[in-house]
Amino acid sequence: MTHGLMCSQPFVYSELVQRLKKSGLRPTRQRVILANILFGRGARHLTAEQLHREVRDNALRISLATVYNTLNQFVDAGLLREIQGQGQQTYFDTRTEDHFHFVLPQNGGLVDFPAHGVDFAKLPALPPGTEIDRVEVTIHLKPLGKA
Amino acid sequence: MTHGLMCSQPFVYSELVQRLKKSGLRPTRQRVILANILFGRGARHLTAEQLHREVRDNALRISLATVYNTLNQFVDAGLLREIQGQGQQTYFDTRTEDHFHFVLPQNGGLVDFPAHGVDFAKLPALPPGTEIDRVEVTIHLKPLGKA
DNA sequence: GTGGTTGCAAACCCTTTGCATAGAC
DNA sequence: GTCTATGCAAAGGGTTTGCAACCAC
Repeated sequence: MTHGLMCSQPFVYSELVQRLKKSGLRPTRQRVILANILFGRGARHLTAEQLHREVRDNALRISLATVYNTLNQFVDAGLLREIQGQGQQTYFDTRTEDHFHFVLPQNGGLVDFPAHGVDFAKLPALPPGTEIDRVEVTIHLKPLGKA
Repeated sequence: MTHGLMCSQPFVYSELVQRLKKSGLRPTRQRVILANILFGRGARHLTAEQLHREVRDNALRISLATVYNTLNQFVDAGLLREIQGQGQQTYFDTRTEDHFHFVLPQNGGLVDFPAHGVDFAKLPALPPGTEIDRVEVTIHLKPLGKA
């Protein structure tokens, strides 16, 4: 089993291929590379641009359009979650299990915290004919002591 | 007290001017018109585009660029709050007091619910050197009974 | 009069799309 | 061989910016 990417976790090719196939996605060269970067390490909140740069940092090249398309396919397949940050660029979150986010004061960066960090004593009455799909909690932070 | 805009609430010119001045903004024609639309009625979540259309619906005209610039000035002044919807367009919320949002299943539209609709039994430990600025709760809804 | 504000158009950024080529099965 | 995925460049949508004319004080 050879692999051309340096990464903290081993490139388990067959595992990634399996995961893609199970999601109904052909395991093309590009999708395997992107899946490896996304799921092979601990990376969390990536923009398409950042992911594209990581590809190039590994001396590979995939067009930015394909990065975008692939990210959207992964979202549709439930492998990724889309989150809207502060600016108008979309972040893609490799965690699909329930969790929430801190927004850091300095740079607007996102930090995860687990779902069990929050407990609701009460939730509001819902509009008729609806139920909760999911609840999003985002805690905006500020530096201690500042107004 | 005359006013050129049809709206459900009276155009209290001096009140709007006062509010703008207090925020350090010159009460220009354009800012007063926009403030009147934003704060004179019960409007809630507007995009720049929607606000621009409302201006034209009142037989007035303000350039879209000025609408954008004014909205950003109002946000900086604390008169509005910026919220990121589902797409990549920014919504501006005329409520600055604490409240949260439902995201409707049909169209991704936003509906307010008051802050007292939620109670937290528990909040997570914060990163060192930070405190909570504000907590955002967004409840994504789905049609009853659908997966 | 002075300095902030507006309007227009062009620029900008992020993202998607059309179409020919390349690749998976 | 067939059908899907990719790459490129161009288009697209939303938002910001540069600069001359304009307006509030």
